[in-house]
Amino acid sequence: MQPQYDPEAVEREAQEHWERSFAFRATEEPPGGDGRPKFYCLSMFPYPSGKLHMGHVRNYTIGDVMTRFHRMRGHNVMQPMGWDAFGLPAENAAMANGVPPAKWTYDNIAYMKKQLRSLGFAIDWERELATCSPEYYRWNQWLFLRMLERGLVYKKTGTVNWDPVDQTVLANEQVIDGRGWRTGAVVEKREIPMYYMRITAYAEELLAALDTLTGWPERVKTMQANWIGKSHGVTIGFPYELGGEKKQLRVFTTRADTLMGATFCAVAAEHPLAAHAAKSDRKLAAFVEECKRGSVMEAELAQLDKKGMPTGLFVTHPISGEKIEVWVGNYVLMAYGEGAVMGVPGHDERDFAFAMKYGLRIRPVIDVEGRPYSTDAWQPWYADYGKCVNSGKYDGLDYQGAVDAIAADLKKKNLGDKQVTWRLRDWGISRQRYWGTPIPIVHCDACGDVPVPDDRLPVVLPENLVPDGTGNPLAKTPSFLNCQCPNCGKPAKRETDTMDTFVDSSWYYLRFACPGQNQSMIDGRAKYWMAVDQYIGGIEHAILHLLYSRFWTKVMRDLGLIPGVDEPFTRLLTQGMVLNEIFYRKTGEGRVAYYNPADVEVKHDEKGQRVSAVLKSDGRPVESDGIGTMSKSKNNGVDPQDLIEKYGADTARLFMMFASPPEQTLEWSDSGVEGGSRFLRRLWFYAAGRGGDAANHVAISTFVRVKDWTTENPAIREFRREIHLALKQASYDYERTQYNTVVSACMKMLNSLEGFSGGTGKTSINAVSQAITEALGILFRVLYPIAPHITHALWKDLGYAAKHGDLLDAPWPEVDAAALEQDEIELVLQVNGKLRGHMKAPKAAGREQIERLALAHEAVVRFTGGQAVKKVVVVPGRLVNVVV
RNA sequence: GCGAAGGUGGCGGAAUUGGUAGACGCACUGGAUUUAGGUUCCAGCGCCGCAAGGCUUGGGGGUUCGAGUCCCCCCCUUCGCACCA
Repeated sequence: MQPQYDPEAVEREAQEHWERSFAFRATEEPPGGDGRPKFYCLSMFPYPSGKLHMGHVRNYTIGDVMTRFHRMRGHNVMQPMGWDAFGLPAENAAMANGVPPAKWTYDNIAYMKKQLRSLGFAIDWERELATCSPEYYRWNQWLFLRMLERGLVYKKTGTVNWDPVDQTVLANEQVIDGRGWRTGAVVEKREIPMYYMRITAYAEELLAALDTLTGWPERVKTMQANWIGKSHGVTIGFPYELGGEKKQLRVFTTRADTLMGATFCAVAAEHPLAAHAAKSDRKLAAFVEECKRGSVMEAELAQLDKKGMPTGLFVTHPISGEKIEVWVGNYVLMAYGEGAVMGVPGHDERDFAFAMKYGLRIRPVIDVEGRPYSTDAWQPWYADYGKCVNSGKYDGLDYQGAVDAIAADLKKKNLGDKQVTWRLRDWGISRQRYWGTPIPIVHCDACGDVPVPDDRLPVVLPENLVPDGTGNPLAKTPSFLNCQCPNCGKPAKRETDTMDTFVDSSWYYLRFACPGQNQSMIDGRAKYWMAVDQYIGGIEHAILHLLYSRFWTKVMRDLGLIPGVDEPFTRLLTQGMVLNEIFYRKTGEGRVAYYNPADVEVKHDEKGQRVSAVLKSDGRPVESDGIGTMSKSKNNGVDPQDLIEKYGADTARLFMMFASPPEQTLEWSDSGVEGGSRFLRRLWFYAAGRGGDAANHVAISTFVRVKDWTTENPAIREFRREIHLALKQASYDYERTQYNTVVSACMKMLNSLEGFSGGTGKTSINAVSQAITEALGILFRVLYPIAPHITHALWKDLGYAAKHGDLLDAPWPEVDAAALEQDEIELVLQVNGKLRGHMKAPKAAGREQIERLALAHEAVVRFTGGQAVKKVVVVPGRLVNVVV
């Protein structure tokens, strides 16, 4: 054995061993049908952006730790990996380098796969897939057609960002401050036809089934519930006449009790009424145009200054019969509900601000526990529930009473009714982009939109095109565009829109279960592996990806493809972001230059407090801008490749797990990595250095067994107690996925081993050997899921493998309850809740005996000072609190 | 703007869920080894105080024998908002 820890050699040997023995191949029928429960462990597959980033390393290390831990616990584990290979960055790279997205993508996959292998993940690579391959995306198209047949896919217009210079649709990401990223032109909103998936048909189940997801974080479920947004309210019609025709302006509100306080209505710029009024009003037309400028991003829209303009049109209040003016408001979104709202400035903060700005009437109609109302400034309680006032026949009614009465009256007049609405909107999947799944539709002048028949799938995406930023290259490629109508055989045009990449990632976990299947989307093997027992990925996917996947699973279930599978992911872990410090200098003219933390030296004073940070290259100071997610723009990224090359995969994995618990953000620290590496070197030195001392102990213990070795002497008892306490903590922490404290348990074990001499006197050397052999065997197994290479090597070299088999299938060590027992228990002494001392009590001491001992204790006597004892609280095994 | 999560030493974090706050690691200080730097080893290390002791989990209030943990108010940071993935 090498006395020096050489991670590169150790890791190469272990990885070759695993590869040779197909150690991570997963099969549905375990050999011998041993009845092991299956465990499907899945990490969100990566987008092949070029090389792994630290977020990937963290994500996949967490997944790998779970995979290896559950295998030791006796599960039949499957951990697959693939590539979310369609998407915008490939097109951007193509524009920048003139390389087709396909080549760029496949090259990236090859490189990143090599990186993943070097980290030693227990992945079954025989299940690898890439969503950009026709064998995969043909099933996107197939399911799209099934959904179309059932009315779960339909066509309607949607709003997109339009770059008027490049004549192309832009993603939100490509719109910067309302302008196109390449042209700088002010972006416009444009209505185009698109395909939608009817996720709203599943809204009720998507919401209700959240209760069954007991293995999901509460916060994710809350966010999904809010996103689906079920609300009970009332749809109200405000009648009006237009060109002699009787019509209604329909609005939805959850506060029908405030209807009598409605003093205006506001519609979105895209609303038909706005368009109508703009025809005869130039100023209004200009305002409507202004509202249509800028991006479609809702976060931006919500932060715009509230602006509006009257249309000159009036509608009738459905109860009072009053005439109410209709305004166009930039804060009203066409995508929500009816694209119109009733304005109740008295009890809605946004309406209040709008009314103040344009001098509209404010009419308070709700009295909240007699609290004062003034129309000068908004007060938070104006929006609270209360009793109706100023509301005619509804005066005195509470919220529910008023809503019931008003809804009933509206219904009688045919001007509205109670209604349940959802915030959730149908999923628009059309993208005016090249690098995605072609939508399998043919447009025929005679037959209209014709679905491509199943036997002509897949509609194959040409892989040699290079986009130039001006529209979709598919539309300029006759060999793709021109085809025959499947219906009448006449010349026709293919749909050139492709599918949203969220489609690809909505079912890849099902496909992983069915490698090599080319006759159907999935097969019976999916039944064995589904649902995914543990899913791991970034918190940023908490809503969209996870909601779409849940929807897609339910659709496939209802199509009979996966009977009985209601939800795709049983347990979910959302890992935190990887952060690093940001350093910068102002370079004049308001410019800022960012410096990578690796190039900055931080100096500390004698108390460890930071005093300065200077750039290594010129020694001049740099400013700190706190910490933030690793990004190119802030130049604070760390390349995992450098880390692996310098320290090895085990150190990288260990640091990632140790630095913070999986769900929290992780702060990068070079010295933290150093610390992780130091621990592994110490472990290696203890187990493989020191002249083969540890190996001797293990060898002795296999030949000579001492009967009562666990109780041979107090030093051994204390040592075993430390080891088994750490084991207990580690097992508990593996179960609750808190891996940072697993690492600290391993460090405690090594500290105990290094400090253990076996005691003096007539100690049997053999008993000591057995204690060390037991402790090392525990430590190797506990550390293995996190640092599998080094533990694999030591387990084998010290002779454990010969006795117990390969470490990856070694059984999880059990805590020996007898090792944890103590004869005397230390109790904390408190007087009036303040810590005043400690005392020892016999293990078997009862409450009264403990109380007696405590009251007589010097520390208690000193602080009670003869005052009358009011109460004594005894918490067995923990503390005594004397109250005076 | 709306929705969600989080604030504990100089730093990352721990505290098995109402019972010794600061485990484990980093940084820092002193010492040993080394020609030196690095490595390694030993010891110290929340803050104030000579000490006795006091203070301390973003800030303020409350419940309790006892609060980082439970309740109310306030402040700050991060994430998502439907075409980035």
